Amino acid sequence: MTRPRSDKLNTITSRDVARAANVSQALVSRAFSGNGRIAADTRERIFKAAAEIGWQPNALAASMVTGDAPLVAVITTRLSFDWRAQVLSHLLKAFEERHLQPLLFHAERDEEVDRLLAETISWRTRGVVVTAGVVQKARAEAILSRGQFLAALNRPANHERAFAIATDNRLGGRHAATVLADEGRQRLLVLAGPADSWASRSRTEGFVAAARDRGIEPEIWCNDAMSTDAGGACARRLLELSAAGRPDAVFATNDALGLGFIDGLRSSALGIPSDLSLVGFDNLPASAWAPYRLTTFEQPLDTMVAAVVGHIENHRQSELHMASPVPTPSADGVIYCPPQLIVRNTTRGQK
Amino acid sequence: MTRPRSDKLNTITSRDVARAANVSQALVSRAFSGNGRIAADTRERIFKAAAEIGWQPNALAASMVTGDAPLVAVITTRLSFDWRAQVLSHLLKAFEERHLQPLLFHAERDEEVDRLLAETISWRTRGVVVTAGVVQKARAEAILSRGQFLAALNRPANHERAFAIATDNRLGGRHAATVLADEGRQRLLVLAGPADSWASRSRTEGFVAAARDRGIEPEIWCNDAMSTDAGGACARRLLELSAAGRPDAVFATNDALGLGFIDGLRSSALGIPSDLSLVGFDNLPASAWAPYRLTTFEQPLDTMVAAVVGHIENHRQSELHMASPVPTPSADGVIYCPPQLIVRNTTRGQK
DNA sequence: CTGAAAGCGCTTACAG
DNA sequence: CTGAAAGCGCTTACAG
Repeated sequence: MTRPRSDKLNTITSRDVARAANVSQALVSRAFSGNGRIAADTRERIFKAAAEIGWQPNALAASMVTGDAPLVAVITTRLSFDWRAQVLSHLLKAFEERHLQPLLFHAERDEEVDRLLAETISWRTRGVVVTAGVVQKARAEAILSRGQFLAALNRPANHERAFAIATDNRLGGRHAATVLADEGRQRLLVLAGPADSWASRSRTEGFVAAARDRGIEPEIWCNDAMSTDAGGACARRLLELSAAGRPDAVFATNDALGLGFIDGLRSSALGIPSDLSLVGFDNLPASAWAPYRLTTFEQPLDTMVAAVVGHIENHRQSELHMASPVPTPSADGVIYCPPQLIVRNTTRGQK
Repeated sequence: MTRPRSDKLNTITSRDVARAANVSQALVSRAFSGNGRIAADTRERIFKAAAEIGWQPNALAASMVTGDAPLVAVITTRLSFDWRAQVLSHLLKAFEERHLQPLLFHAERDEEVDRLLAETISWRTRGVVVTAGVVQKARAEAILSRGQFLAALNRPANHERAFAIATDNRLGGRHAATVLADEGRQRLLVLAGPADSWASRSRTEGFVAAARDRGIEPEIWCNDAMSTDAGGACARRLLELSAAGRPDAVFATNDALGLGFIDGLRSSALGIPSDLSLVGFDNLPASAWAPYRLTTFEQPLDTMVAAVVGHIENHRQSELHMASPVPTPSADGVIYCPPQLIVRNTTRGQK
């Protein structure tokens, strides 16, 4: 009965290999999986037959019976010139090393993330790594309750049993304010992102808090996008201000804003850092280039990716024999990693 | 018998949904797949039960029986600040729109690509899109012979039955030479990549050919990496030349080289384009920034990605009822798409 | 060390 | 319109 598959494909199976090597189909499976006893020479015979035929185990079928596929769902967004490309790149490399297959879910906009999270379920992955958008509590519960892991990178996971790790954005923000205040800057400006950007908000909050500790109340400019274009627009806006009311230090909550801001100031008389200091966040490759040399924060990407992979492996262990300790998150469930200040030429720091 | 799966997972299946909705398991399948007759109200009942239980079809199991998973393998490399990130981003978006699931294979170095191509097989994807490294003929044959598609993006597929689409790098190179020669430049220099970079080589060849047509023999500097650092090194090397022997026009075979080259010249007396014109390739976001405004070529990424997706869908059609026409490739089996010149400030073009 | 058989969670003819 | 049953390609106890 059932003859669903396209007949042209003529799928070859372990049975064909078994026939060619003159063994049972079960032995072929054992030869490739490495589980169960098998004589060295029959294994060789099987390998040879498989190589000739061009067969290798069907991972989909194997997953079916073992109930576990080495698959990890990864949620991303637009990668173009973004910190996200670096995140994904590191993640992919780590997965490759651990023999984990990433199944990618691409959100064009953050609102799609919840839907993608739902679609993720169909593939019965080990779990999902979220690098974009917001994780809803109910969705997190749906994932975790089936025994999958849920790891949020640079965002809260909004669930006690999920794993969340992020750059300590508040700390970075505080640090930026300290650097600027220590230079003697008095009129601070924050170039922030949209209200729903968790990272930008945290950086801003940290910055404002530390500034207030010094008795300074920073001004905050919000931007719909955290892009170089938006940074340029901020520069133009700043240039329209009277010299007296003009900020003398700017904290760009990401480097794209900061780089655009620098470019926006080029045709003006304002010098950096003579008239105005600038600190960014992300340490994009371009931030090190000659025309910018932007003082900025590097996010501890390696640390975070390693921790995510660690969580994935722990999760598997505990699945198998309920064991393993977990890193200790902070009160909001997120593990925070300190960013590192890279002092370059847009601040007066003693470099 | 066989109790392989971790008992804690307690997997829920369509059978559980069937029980809850008081129907046969087959009906649950029909409700979700949309295949076969089913009364509207029982379908609703099934959906409700499934939603309550939190079940959705196991795509792995479905793939097993239909013999077809909506999976596409994608081979990439390091994404950091590269044109590749843009390629991947566009590809992912197109897949998402067509409900194709990308399974990513990440090569840290190009030499790993062949191995990854082999690993691809286990997952019984519809086929594989290669955006890094070299496709070996035998490997291509192995993939195609199982009825999978093979699509190479910006590289030859080295197989008649494979699909290959690329920017017309030779044409771009020719065009670059024409632009520079038309400016009256006489001493041309090419900043090339490593010998095994197909794109860089093609661009160089086109450039050299067109230059020779004008009676000019360009100099060629090869670089191990096509990075900003390498571009900077080229600038330093150029500055060491005597003014008489110095090139008056440079073709950087990618923008990274070009941007680094510009930065490397900043501290010198040489002006661009007064003393020396520069043309790049890729049109990176940074190439449009104020300190660079690099004249460069934009690759027809949308066109190429659309063509790849078109090929994937054609492949499926022909799998199903042996039909469909194919685009017409050039003699070497590659479909070439012309790049578009973006004139900015590093050439004297009439802009 | 090896083979026969059950079963993973589905989909799809085939009968009602 | 619905259900019982076969089968997708594997892996793994269970017997030899």
